[in-house]
Amino acid sequence: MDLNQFLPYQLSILSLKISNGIAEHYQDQFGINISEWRVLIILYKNPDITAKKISQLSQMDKVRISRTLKSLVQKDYLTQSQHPLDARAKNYELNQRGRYLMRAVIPDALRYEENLLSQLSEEEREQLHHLIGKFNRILG
Amino acid sequence: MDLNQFLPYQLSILSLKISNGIAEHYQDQFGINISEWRVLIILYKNPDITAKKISQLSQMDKVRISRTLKSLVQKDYLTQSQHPLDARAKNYELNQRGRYLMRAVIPDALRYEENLLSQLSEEEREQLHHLIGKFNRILG
DNA sequence: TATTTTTTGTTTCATTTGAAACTATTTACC
DNA sequence: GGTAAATAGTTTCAAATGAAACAAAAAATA
Repeated sequence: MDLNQFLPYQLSILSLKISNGIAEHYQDQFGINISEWRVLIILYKNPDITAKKISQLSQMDKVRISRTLKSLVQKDYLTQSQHPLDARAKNYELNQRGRYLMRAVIPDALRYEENLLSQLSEEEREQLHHLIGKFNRILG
Repeated sequence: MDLNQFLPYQLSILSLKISNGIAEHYQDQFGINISEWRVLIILYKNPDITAKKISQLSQMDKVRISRTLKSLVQKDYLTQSQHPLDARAKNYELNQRGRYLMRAVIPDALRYEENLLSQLSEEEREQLHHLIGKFNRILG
């Protein structure tokens, strides 16, 4: 049995390489980590939502969401407001600084992905897309 | 920009699902974690090697290797012996309990992989193999 | 040979993580 | 309405992680 031929091992190495590369890049360029980046993207598309909703959309743990939101408020990228119907919850949305940040981060992220995908042929890109979908269906 | 369509995000979610599934399974079935499992596999194929060599083969950090070896010796799956030429280093190999464990773990791991791959067509398996190789070349 | 540099492996420290416990509030049910 | 159960979010705790500092030995160099 060869570890380097073992699929779960290969996938984890691969994903680690990609994640680490991105994490480092974002930390250097924008001073944000992966959790923060994910939450920012979600708030960009979904203004005025609660931590609970962010947790559902990102599939991230609620503790992590809580901490990430706290950090993003401290860094002054988000505004908090009391939820009108639920005193336990708060709504979050990007403030001006946050929107400004995202106007830099998003093209950068897309450029990173594009650069990665540009090294694949059209056929390979289709295969990749298909396989990811298939695995997600298999693994639930 | 949709997070769910963003390749690096998809890959990390996918790999996390697979890794977590395996980690849980091994903890339940054999009481070993992923680090221990990787080191055991390597020692199965490469008896009598040093921590340094294991680190190279597994691409795992030397601190993590040091701790994993300590734990595996405590659990009585490995024997340590002084390296004949280098007083700083020790050689490690599976002892009888370790070999016995591996005779259970390996078929189990292969069954897991086979089950995953059996849900792909022959064509999809080839594509997967090809894409993993390609990404590894791209990412260095 | 003596001294500097490199290498192997461990320990210390700070950070990240999530499970479990907790608070506060809301919803369900009698 | 009043109590029990569920829910949103935070804090506490312990485990995992790796960078940096460290000790010991080997290799390189003078």
